[in-house]
Amino acid sequence: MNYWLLKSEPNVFSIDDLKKQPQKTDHWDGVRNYQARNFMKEMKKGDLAFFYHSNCDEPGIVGLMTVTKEAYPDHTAWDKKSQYYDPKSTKETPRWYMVNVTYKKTFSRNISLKELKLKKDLEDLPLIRKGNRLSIMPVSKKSWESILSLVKKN
DNA sequence: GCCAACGTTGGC
DNA sequence: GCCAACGTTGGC
Repeated sequence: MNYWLLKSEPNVFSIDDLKKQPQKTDHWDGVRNYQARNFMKEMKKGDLAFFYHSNCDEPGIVGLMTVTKEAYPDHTAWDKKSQYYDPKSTKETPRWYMVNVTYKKTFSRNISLKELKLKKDLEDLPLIRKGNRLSIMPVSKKSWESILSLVKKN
């Protein structure tokens, strides 16, 4: 099993929005970055992911979700009315993909970016590196467990 | 709103 | 293939 971190702007799609979906499940669409897409293609059913709120008052990790469907073509790329429309992605050769994720839990508190940056054993987490803009990234087992231990504090 | 750090585009 | 111009992300 592998671990991931997925970013979303809460005013666009928050962890509460995911929780409200039927079966608490939704597709993670709109990824338009090759590196992020390639990571998404590596995701396996049953993998766990942190839900990260970005571009908001308190950026940070707010909860957990499970990957419930592996990468399949992102249909929003074919929708001319979508902000994610990409004429270069065709049904024959899809350029962009999405996965399905299912809500698992909301942490008792927000693990803020500030706090993650202070933690000393997360060097391998791309999120805390300066200038990082990856919206989907792998999390090592060591970092995953370290972050989970933070949740239990307070 | 600012702006650093990227990623992408397109002329050459 | 280089690289300047441009667009986007996302913390602050």
